[in-house]
Amino acid sequence: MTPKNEEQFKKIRDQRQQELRRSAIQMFSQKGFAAAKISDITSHANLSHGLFYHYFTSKEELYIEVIQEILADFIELVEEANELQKSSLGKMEWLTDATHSGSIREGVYRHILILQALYSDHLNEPVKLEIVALYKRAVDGIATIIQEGQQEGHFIEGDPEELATYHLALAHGLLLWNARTDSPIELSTEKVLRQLKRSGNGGMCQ
Amino acid sequence: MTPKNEEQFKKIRDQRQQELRRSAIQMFSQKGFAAAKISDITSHANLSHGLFYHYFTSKEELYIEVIQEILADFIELVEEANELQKSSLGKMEWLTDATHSGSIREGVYRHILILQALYSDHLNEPVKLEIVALYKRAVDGIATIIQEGQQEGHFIEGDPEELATYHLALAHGLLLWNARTDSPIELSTEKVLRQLKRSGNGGMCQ
DNA sequence: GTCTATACGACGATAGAC
DNA sequence: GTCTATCGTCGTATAGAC
Repeated sequence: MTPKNEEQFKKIRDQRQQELRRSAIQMFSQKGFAAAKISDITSHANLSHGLFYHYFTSKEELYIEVIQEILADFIELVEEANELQKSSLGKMEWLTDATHSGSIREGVYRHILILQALYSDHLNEPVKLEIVALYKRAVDGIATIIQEGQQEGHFIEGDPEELATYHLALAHGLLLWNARTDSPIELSTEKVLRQLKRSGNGGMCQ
Repeated sequence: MTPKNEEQFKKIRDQRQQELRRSAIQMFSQKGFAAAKISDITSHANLSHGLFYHYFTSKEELYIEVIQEILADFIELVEEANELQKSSLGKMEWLTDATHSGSIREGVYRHILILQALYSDHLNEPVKLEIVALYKRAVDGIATIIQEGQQEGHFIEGDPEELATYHLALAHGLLLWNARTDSPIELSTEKVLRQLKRSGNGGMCQ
């Protein structure tokens, strides 16, 4: 009960929580919310299933918590890109790089979870609306960069938000593709941005 | 037991099977395999849950059957595109149109199922390998069209299979996006093909 | 803080009546 | 061909020992 011990305990608690959360992200991502069992999550972290409830109140609560955390990180990333001292093209390149890197697999798990949360049915309406709102903030942030790029003349014309949607569709589609194969598969930022750039297809204009 | 009656029975049987299969596709797509309950499938078709097992031997069997059927249809579509008397660009336009139309929602459900099958974990290895092989046939078919288009000078340079992957990533990403929103959202074939076409971004070359 | 044992509910699948 | 009733299993969540 000395302060010293309490700190030790807190350290262990935090570590276990993080291990379980990390494991949960992977299991949710690979199996989906319904199919990912508590025992999958705990055993992947080499802990007993009973311990799960020492750290979280329910599977669903953890799921929601994790999704929101991931989305918050993604929004932060987009905002970070917006604040860079770079051209809009440079910002998009930085953002695309950052999205597709980040210890590879880990990042893929997290993004797949975003997709699951957006496209599946097991969340109740209020939570789902909140998720969608968070996602929209990310889209808006990207749209801002694109709009800027249009003014600079680097990007093609069109509704910025729609273009942002197309960009994310491609980026997410490629993330999924990458998740499926064991081979690393090189993801070229340039190729992802190809569809945005103005007459930029390899500079093959005439 | 007269022939007449047998025909009637067969007709009913076929109809019920189709209703259940249709319902299953929607439920699997919206909820995922694990979360889609037998009772969800049957009640959505206004039938009792017991009846399910009169028509199918198990949930998993139906799931696999449905996935393979959908993939076979997709492959057929791609091959059909390949055989058209059109330019490669015309073929891609036709294919993209066909993929994104088809009673809208129905088509979306089916494509989401493809994604689920490819990216989830609940299929055993042999089945999964078969699914992947089927999908590869579709990708190859698209790559063939793209290669043709490169020779005609309509499409940008690059490995055809990789470009096909990018194309499908975008197409799938947009399908998902469309699945999420209640609003119809216009999907422009031209915009989807934008990333493939050579210096074709609105014809803004100089 | 971590574990094992157990209560309880849900769902896939079957049996049998109509 | 369709339904309701039921079994058996599995998974979430809890209780309590260490």
